[in-house]
Amino acid sequence: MTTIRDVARSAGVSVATASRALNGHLNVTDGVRKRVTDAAAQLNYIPHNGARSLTRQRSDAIGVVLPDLFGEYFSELVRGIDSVAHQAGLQLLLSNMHGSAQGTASAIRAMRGRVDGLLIMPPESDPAYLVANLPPGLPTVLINYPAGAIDVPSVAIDNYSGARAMAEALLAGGCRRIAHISGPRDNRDARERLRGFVDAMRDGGGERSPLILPGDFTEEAGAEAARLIIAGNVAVDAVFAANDMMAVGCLAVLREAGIEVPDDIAVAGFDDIPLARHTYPALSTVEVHIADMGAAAMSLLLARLQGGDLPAENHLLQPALMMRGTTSIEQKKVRRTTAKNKREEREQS
Amino acid sequence: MTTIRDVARSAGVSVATASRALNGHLNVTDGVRKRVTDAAAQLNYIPHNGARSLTRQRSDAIGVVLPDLFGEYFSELVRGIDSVAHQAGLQLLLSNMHGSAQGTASAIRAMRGRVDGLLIMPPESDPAYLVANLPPGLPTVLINYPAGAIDVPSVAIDNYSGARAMAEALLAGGCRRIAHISGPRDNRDARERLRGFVDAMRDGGGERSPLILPGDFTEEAGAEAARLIIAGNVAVDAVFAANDMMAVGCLAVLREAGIEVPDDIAVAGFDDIPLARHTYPALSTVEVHIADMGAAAMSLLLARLQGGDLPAENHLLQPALMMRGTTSIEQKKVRRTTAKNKREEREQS
DNA sequence: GACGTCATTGAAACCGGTTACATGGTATGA
DNA sequence: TCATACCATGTAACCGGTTTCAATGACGTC
Repeated sequence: MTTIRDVARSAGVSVATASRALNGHLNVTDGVRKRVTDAAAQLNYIPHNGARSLTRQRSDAIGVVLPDLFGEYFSELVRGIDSVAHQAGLQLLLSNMHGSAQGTASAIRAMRGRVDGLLIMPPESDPAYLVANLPPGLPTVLINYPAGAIDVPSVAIDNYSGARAMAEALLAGGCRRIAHISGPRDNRDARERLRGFVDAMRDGGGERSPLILPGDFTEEAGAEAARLIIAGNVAVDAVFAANDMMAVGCLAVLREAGIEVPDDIAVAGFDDIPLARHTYPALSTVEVHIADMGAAAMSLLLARLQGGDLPAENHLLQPALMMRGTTSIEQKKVRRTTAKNKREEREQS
Repeated sequence: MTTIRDVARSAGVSVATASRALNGHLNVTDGVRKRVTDAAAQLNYIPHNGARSLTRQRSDAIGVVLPDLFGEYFSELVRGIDSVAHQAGLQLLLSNMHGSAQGTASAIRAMRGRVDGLLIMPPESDPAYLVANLPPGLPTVLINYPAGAIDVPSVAIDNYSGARAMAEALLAGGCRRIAHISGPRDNRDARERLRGFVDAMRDGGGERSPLILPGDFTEEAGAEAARLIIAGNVAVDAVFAANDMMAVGCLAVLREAGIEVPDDIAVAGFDDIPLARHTYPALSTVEVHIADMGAAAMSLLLARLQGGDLPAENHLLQPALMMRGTTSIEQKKVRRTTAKNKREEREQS
């Protein structure tokens, strides 16, 4: 592997001059610059970024630590992050924490000295633990973490408002006995969605104590919930699942049992996964722009990298209702545009 | 940010001893080791990986350069790569080349000095160009690149065999006039699939010059192809799309037009995307294990990192047929297990 | 022709770790 | 008791770049 010293020797100059020539500094003669760049090209020289970032005190890379690297959700997230990062000339160093708190700590440690900033989507663990493991002096933005829980800037989807809006739409459409298929109890998103649903029912004139079925975000859990409703002959005029996959599973079982959707029972989901448009009837759901969340987080981080110490702000991204065929409400896209906090900044970036 | 010198000073030892203590070398007294680790913990010391990899001549990271970072395909690919990399204690440095050859070169350059090895899924450009830009001395494995085109180890899906097998299955099911919706002409996968289809038709007693409709892998292209078939009143008893999204678009338009699938026209796709199971009827397709391809590529790279110079081998992963409702052939999963090349090694890793 | 100014270049320090080699102290054996 | 081996520790070089600072030389001016 050729180093800059090889290039310098080959061009007959000092390493300092070689470095300057290659980095486009102005104080090099044209002739010398050409000699150096020619030598570099001929030797197939590529600078060693590890060494480079050591002296420059920056790596032009940012670390992204996620619970997982695959699946629709993270894929979209990365897309949003990358779109902003690429424009700023930054590389992405991805890592997943493989579940454990231990894994989170080691993933974060592995980032030290490799990146200029950190984007973390924390697992469902103790916030204090996370804060203790954040490298001091490394700008960090949390993704999908409850605003204000810790004094670190963050970006999150407003799951509460989204769920509440969907429940309100179902109520406005005439449904009263709405069942909710909830997500895992240890999942923050799921809890927020449940809370939004419950509050909407309480304030919007729904059934007093609505049916809450357990789920784990899988298609099978949705199917199981539907079987429960059918077998129990429960009086229900709508099912609101905490995510689309469960709604899909529920929908399939209901239709197989001869129940008309949305006439007998309306069905709604949350996430607007690509599949949602293709079920029959097409699934009404809450559209969350995961990519936007990633882009917003990256923009926030970028601002901190350039602007120095800014106060810890917390973006809350508003989801939008996507009413389709599984609810009898008129088919329209209701987009709610008021973000609670710092919306201007996101638009500018 | 605290350095190892701070730790050494605080523990009252030299940096060398501090380094040895922290890295678990045996030649340190227990007392000293405790003093050092305590000091490190108290100062919240995290080693600087850039500096570390500079001396150790290895980074414990591998670079992954892809045409894009998002979408089902790449998400699955990354999953496979990560599963193997994580087990080997390696970080992943992801980058996309944003289309251009220029972008590819810069993405690859950015990896120098940051990673111990490279996984590249090259774009549709000149192989010679790619080879010229590969950092010399950096172990590299190509993903989904035609075997043997360049002297670099590679892993690929056998698109030709998959397409050929599906076409043969359709022929065996009684179809004769099979139309193919092809993918983009500049896409290698698409060309291979087309080739497999054409060869199967020629050798298997299909229509002499089958209808080849243009497509670009999008749902809309599939829909457009279906409209063409309907409007032209073309005699066709099966449509084989070069990917699932086009098959989905085609299927929707056919059914809207009142054409019975699979009775009037059978439909088949390629990829087995999650959506395929949920169309009505469920889509028959060719199942490609993208994650397996990623894992195989990573394993191959791992072997080169550990084992030194091995000959450039080329894995060819065999896809499997997933016959579902859109073809009238009996619903079974035909898995073909014979890989052409180096299958044992993949299993061992 | 002497001097000051400015631009170009080189020598060396530095970034934060790791490790070869030197050093000094202790245990062991003759 | 002394030589030897061995072990823990420190010193300093090194990884591959960037940058400060000093040196050199060309040029313009009086």
